[in-house]
Amino acid sequence: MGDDDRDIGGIVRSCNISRPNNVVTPNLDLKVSPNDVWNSSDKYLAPDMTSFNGLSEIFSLDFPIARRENSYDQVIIMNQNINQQLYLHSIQPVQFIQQIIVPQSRTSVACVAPTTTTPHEWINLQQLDIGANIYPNFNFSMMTPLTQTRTRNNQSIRLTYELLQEELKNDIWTWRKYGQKHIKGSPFPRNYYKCSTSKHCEAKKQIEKSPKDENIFLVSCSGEHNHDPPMNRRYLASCNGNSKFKLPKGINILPKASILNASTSSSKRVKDSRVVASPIIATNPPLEIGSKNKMVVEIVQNKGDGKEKVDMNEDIFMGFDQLQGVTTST
DNA sequence: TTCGTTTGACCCAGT
DNA sequence: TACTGGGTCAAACGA
Repeated sequence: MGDDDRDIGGIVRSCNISRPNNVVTPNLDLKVSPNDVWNSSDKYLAPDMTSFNGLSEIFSLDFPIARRENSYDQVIIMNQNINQQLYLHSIQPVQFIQQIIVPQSRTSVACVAPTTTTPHEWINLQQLDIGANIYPNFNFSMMTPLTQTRTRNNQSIRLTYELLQEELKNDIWTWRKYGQKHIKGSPFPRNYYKCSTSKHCEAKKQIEKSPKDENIFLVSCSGEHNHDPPMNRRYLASCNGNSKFKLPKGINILPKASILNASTSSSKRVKDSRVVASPIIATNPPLEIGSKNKMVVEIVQNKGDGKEKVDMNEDIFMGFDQLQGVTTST
């Protein structure tokens, strides 16, 4: 894309990390996980994040000669050989996302597993073929889909998820609404979205309220993004903000009767009949679907006076077990 | 001017 | 073949 706004360390991939609600800020002291299933590197990297179980199995980052820097809410793990840095830091006190700069060469990157699956299971499910520039349609993909069907033309798989309202906004992709239909048997309309980042992107998304529980949204995704996530400075800045949650724009949550009543007053447009009108855009904080917390993991490479994307030809994969020899400094 | 939303019309697969 | 309903298009409109 060549967008200047995207020079902030390149493209970022984000995934979920779940933590107990009562954990506020990463405590960088070593602790033993309550369930005691961490290995030493897990404890070292995220000592009080109990859901980081198996972290070292999920990430394989090559930091053979690394050191750790502790700050208020951040851990920096540096590979002094190839000038790589791994940042672990909280965005908000109780929210953590994990973000990885998209590598440029063919590499598999696995994101943190949801608490309901083991790291191994989750890796098998959710490995991203980043080198081939294939991105999941949306970041909910780390969840277990409610249903899996095929699209009408039978060309792609459609995964349907049940999401809470507040989880809808956690999407790194930008979407443009292209249709809305009333679905038989459901009091709520279905909204159709296409990826708006690229005209050639095939990713689509449908959002509708669950007829069983109007607090639950049924989100169906099909197709895959063939481009980088729409990250820019504005977007990243918003990630650090504490913007109040707003329902994604364009999602019409009025039940059918309400819509009909509203529309009968106008021959054409139903002006302002919508409850909400904001696009599902990346100005929202990203990537915490189904989780209460998030952690950022950034990998940047310092070359000269600027930061560049990590060249994945330089293996960033290895076990965190190899971080045993990491030294700490401030 | 650009981009996103709305919404009726149209397309098409399934029955 | 006709009907039904889900999916998509595109003009009109708004921000």
